[in-house]
Amino acid sequence: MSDAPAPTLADVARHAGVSVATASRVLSGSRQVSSEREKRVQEASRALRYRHNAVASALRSQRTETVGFVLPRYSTAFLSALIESASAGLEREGVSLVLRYSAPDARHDRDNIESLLARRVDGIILCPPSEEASRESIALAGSTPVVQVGRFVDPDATDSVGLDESRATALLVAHLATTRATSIVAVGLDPIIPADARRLDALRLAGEHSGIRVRIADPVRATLQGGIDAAELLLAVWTDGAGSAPSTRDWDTLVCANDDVAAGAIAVLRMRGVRVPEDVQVASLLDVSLAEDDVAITTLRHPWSAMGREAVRLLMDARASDRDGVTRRVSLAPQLIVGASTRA
Amino acid sequence: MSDAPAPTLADVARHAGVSVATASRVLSGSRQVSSEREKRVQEASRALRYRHNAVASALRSQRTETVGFVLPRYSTAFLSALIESASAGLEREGVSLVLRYSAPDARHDRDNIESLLARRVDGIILCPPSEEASRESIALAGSTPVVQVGRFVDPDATDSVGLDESRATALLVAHLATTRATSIVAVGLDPIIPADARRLDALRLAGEHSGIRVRIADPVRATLQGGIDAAELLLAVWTDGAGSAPSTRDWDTLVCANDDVAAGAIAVLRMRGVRVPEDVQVASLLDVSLAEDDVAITTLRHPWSAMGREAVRLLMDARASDRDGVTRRVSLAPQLIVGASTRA
DNA sequence: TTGTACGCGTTATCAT
DNA sequence: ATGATAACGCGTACAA
Repeated sequence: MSDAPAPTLADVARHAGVSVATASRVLSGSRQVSSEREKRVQEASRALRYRHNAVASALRSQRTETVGFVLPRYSTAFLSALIESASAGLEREGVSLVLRYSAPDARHDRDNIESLLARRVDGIILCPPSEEASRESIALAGSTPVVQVGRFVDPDATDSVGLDESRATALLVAHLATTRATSIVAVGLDPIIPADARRLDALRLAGEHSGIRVRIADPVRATLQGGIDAAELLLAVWTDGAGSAPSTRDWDTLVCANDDVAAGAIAVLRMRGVRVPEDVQVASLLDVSLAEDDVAITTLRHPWSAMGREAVRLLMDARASDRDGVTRRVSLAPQLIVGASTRA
Repeated sequence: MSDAPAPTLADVARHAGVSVATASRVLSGSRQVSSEREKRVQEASRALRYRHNAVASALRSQRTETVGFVLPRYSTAFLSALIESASAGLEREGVSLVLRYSAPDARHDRDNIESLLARRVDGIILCPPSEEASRESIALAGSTPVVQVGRFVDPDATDSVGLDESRATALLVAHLATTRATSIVAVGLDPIIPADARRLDALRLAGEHSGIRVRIADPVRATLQGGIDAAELLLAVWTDGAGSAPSTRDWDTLVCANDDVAAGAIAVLRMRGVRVPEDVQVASLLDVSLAEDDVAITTLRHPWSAMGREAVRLLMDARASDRDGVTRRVSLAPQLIVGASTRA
């Protein structure tokens, strides 16, 4: 099928017997036009199968109605949720999303930004992959608005949306205090890893605050199997021999790195005759399922969707009004989801 | 900071004392230019901090170097892998990715395509969310190349990349036959669900072919807990009372819907004293971890990255040469990953 | 309210 | 190899 050249605004105007200006005004809705001509233009547009040309429009108006989104290559459900909500927010504004993945090396990161700027995006959402914020990227962007979003943002450089994990941890521990927890063991967290170390600190701090003892189990992988291993290890200490029931323990609560670890631990506990949550409570610091209906495990759900929405809001706002030099920082706390693995 | 207007090609040309045509040729590398002038242009470009304007370029060349990617709103690791590999492939060609999520209702789907076409994308990658292919979307695209990718493609409409699940299932069963499996129980698959029904059919067919008996366990959720529940149920049938070891079974192999289910089942089996894989082998039909290094469970890994790569290849190829009316269908089989849950 | 005409920044054509 | 210039399709200031 040989393509007829795509109809232009001029074609529509001619067909409707009006000027291109009038046609433009009707189709973009920028100004009032007499209803008589309005109808003629609409009809001509449909008859010719006219399609707005965003490229020409962008060149003329100096606005692409497009934003860039740079994110790390981790294929996690978190990032999916983040992109998805950002995409939804942008779509509502008629703005398109150009996606770019950042690599470990900075060189590639800069190319990413350059590419987006060459495309004249109206703004950039940046999800830094690590603590070393992408200061260079931000500098490159110049006057193009940038919003950082995620765990590892550099609050001073640009508008940003971050997580308040310690506040959430405190929330969780407060809940456990309410349900008569007295001694917590942290499972699946490794003090060597900076992010884990911060979580452990927050846990300890909250524990002190509530008079709950906090100890750390030997590090295991933050997976289902890790949870199984850790629970077996913990129980073995309190079991005299194979097959017999576990004896008394000096801990009554497990706080796991994530839901997978918690699920593994719960499975082991129950199979060994330890009742959850009656004998031992289990909670998780990170909801990885993102499933709305699953309340089996008490967990902290990170508000990725809300973060995406906030990022878009900040960006659209920055695009509209020039707030010079003042950077805004939005901080969201994970949500405590009380499930069946802790007591009422 | 008040923005100086961005420098244009004309500025660069003036600064270098050459014509805009020459400047363009140097910076786009489209034609040979004397090394003398070439150097002057490059220097001027750097001095002025010139940045290529992709919008103007697209308007003139009628090519945006941009493709649209429409995918369903499921936040799964699969889709992440798919986008990621597609993005990587496109980036290598200097092409940007515009992301759009499709909604259940067709109206929204059409708006998505319209928006992409208005942006004059050079092509569209479509990941249909269900069996009812997006025929309308494809029709709308007209002469803009479309490639479908994913589980639910309509092979006749456009170039497409799909999965060959039954071939993979056959592969898995063949492996199990080699490892002396004689009787399989399918876990976590529900005959009511069409996709599961197809998998069960493939399983039965492959079983017949290898002389292996295939039965279906009572449906459980396709989660870790589901795997635990199913295994408990299966073992209960063969156990005379609480605490004692399981007696002889008339099955020796579990084929689970996915890795989560398998992990749950394995945990139960081992805790009940059933050795895996010595006494019972466990395999999974779907690798959900996407972790390269985890070989604990024998599983089928769906080649999402390869699918993304293939989709890009098809699209770039279609953009280059006009293969009229002939649609190509690429079918990829999941990969058999032999893990520690089956015998050698 | 409507029309005319120019410019957005680049690439392609056609001369030289 | 190089330069002048005409498009690409749209928005909008200005004139009517």
